[in-house]
Amino acid sequence: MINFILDPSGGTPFYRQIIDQIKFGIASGKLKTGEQLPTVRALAVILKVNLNTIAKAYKELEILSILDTQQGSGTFINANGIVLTDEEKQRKIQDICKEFLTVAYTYGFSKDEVINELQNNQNNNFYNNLNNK
Amino acid sequence: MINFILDPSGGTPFYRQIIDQIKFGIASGKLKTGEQLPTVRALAVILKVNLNTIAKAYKELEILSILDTQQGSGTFINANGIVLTDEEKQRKIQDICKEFLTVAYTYGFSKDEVINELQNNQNNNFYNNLNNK
DNA sequence: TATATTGTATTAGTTATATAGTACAAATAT
DNA sequence: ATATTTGTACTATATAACTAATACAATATA
Repeated sequence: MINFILDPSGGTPFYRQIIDQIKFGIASGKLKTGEQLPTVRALAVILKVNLNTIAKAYKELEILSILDTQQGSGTFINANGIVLTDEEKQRKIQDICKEFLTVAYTYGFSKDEVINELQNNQNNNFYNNLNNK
Repeated sequence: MINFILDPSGGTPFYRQIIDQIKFGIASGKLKTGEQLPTVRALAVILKVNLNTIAKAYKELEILSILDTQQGSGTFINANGIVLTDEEKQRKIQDICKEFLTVAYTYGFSKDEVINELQNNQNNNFYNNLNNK
């Protein structure tokens, strides 16, 4: 379970903040496969927004196969979303790496520089913090 | 110099397509430091859009210190945008690496997996293609 | 089978985004 | 100087994004 929170300032839409927090929750190991998320109504009450805002966030994550929703029972972290076929996995990792290198090159960083930075333990602080909560 | 082109379909705003093409141009080495870009009016005519659309793209890249604009003379690739201080450079590379790892983890990839993928030569095809144009 | 619980669909209103038209201001060049 | 070239500022408008109010449909459960 996650402690959801919304920041009304900053310009990031509510539904995207929810998406990010669920993604980070999975990335950090705080949300486990099969775990049930709050119902759209429950989370809407907690965060004081309309239930459609929650539904929109859940919907996008369902399209990405990250969540699995069943009308009548609820919304769950989807195991199959993480377990892609080898082909899909290969295409996805190529996509995000290519995108990343484009950004890095634009800022003048070489591939060796970013690889070296990635291997630096400092980069893990964010995830460590999440895990220790 | 770059052959700019706009795709009206696809939903990507014109000004962002221009930004991307300039960024990719720098990343690929096709645009060099000090090189002058087309004037906002010239590029507006070429691409058949309003000059404000070009100005908006140039402006965002100037904020990122990637371009240097001087009223009366023109818009240029900015050397200082790439040459950050060591501190700024360190912060920037940490930011983009942290962001990248978050995305990778969300999709279930480990740090080792993405580092291995980055070291794969296949990832460079995009940039090689740009350089060979 | 009712009834409650869950996600979904429809509609509407407000705000933000994207683009354009046009006028302005600064720098350059003649 | 002054005319030209450059980017900037202001305004308007159409479209999309975001959130909400409310009704609907599917599932679970008593």
